[in-house]
Amino acid sequence: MTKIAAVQSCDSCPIRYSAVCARCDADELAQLEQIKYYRTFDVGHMICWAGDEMPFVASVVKGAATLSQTMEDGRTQMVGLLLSSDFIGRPGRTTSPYDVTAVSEVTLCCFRRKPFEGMMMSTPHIGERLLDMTLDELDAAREWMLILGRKTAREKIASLLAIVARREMSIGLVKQSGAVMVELPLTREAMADYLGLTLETVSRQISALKREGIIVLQGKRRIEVPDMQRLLEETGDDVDGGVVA
Amino acid sequence: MTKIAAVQSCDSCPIRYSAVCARCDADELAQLEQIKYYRTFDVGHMICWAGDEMPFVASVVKGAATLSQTMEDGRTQMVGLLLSSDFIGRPGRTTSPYDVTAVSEVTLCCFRRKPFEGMMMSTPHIGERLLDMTLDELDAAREWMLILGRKTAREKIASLLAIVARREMSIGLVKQSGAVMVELPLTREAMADYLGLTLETVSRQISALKREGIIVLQGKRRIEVPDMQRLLEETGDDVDGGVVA
DNA sequence: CGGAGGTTTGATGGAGCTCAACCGCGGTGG
DNA sequence: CCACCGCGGTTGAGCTCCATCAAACCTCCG
Repeated sequence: MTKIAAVQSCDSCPIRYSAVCARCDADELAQLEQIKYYRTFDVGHMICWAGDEMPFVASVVKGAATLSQTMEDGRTQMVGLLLSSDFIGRPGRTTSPYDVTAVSEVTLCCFRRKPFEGMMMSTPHIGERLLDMTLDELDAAREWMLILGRKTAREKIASLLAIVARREMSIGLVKQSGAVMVELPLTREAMADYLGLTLETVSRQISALKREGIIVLQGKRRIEVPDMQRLLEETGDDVDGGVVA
Repeated sequence: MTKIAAVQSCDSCPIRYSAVCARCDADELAQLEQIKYYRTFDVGHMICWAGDEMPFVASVVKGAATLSQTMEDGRTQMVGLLLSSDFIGRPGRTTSPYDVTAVSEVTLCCFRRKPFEGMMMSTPHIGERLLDMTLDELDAAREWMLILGRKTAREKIASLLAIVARREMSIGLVKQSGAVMVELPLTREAMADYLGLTLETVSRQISALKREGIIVLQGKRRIEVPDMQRLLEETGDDVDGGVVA
């Protein structure tokens, strides 16, 4: 279901300093307020189908969405995982080449395309911020390519957990060492689409990691990592190379 | 071997209208001329090691370079293939997270980092162009993720050939239908690193495509595609979906 | 209670990896 | 001049990891 949510002020916005508007001053923010509106999508609903017209670009305020590509025969590959403050859409292009799906309840801060593109011309802060965010996404995509191309199923699962844990740690509130709690917003099938595996293999590898005590399940979607270092060793990444005495 | 090449004028530059400087006017170009210098790298040589200091950003003028990541145990994955007019380096970051390798003789148009970042602040044309190029690269990376995650070895090879053929066609000089000649600047091993395969599998699949007449080898690196449509059918991509009467 | 969606587990087969041998070619030095 | 070697490529044989097919389980909810 799609809902138009009540407009709230940018001042109290949780992603005020991390989204595409992060560097805008009060004046520029006021202009953005003019062209923005909120929309909410329930879990499982499509925000956009591949090839569809997208009348807006948007920031993810709350929740999680995915970008994915599907082949004729049904094989699908997730190509983007969008969390709070991530940007949806591409200035200068009117259709999305990807399916965009809400994997949890998602709130978007939408900007009508034309006015937004106008603002990009007039206020450099937005384009600059968008460039930085896009470069970050490109780095993430490249890390993902290593996972898809060269890692084993076990390493893929460990890497996914490590990536989400890292993101949750950077948002704050969890200590670096000791037990870490990870909230996975993905079904087994979505994890499989992310990692280029089948859902059965995902399930088996998670079971194996559980059996070995590397992770502890608390329900299906909450995962406790008793020893982050041990999980990182399972990712196949160089983990102690950066240790300096 | 690294060589400092003679400086040539931007006016006669082959990538004048496709590189990061594409939208610059004569005045801005004059500023860029002040901070640029050319360097050439022989085939096989490293332009930069992962983690190294990169004192410049650059445009590829001629030749091909790759970005790749290597795991501790030696598994490597290519994450970028840089051809004429592509951009190397990231403004605001001093080290490269990837190995950058010249896979053919490469000529770079280098800009010292600090002055270039200064120019990005003062002349919006550069940042705007870089944003567009980065978004294109992100799209390419995502197409690549589908290839790595979900395609069979055969589809991967066909996709690689199709991508290179498409790029050569967009550069010009080859007709859309009929036989197409593709110049592959990659060894079997590099293709394997690109596609997340072993070099043996690459070799076998190329042999199979040759046996079936879908491609014709002319030496090791030149490939003729007698019927592009047939090659495209092997990529697994939807190929006739866009046909309009 | 029954059904649907998500998950787990088992059995089996195959695509692609690994190990290994061999080929062709160009460079190099005795 | 040619024997040798290194490099890139091809081909074969066997094995392994993961996909596939199948069945059962759990939990929520109507």
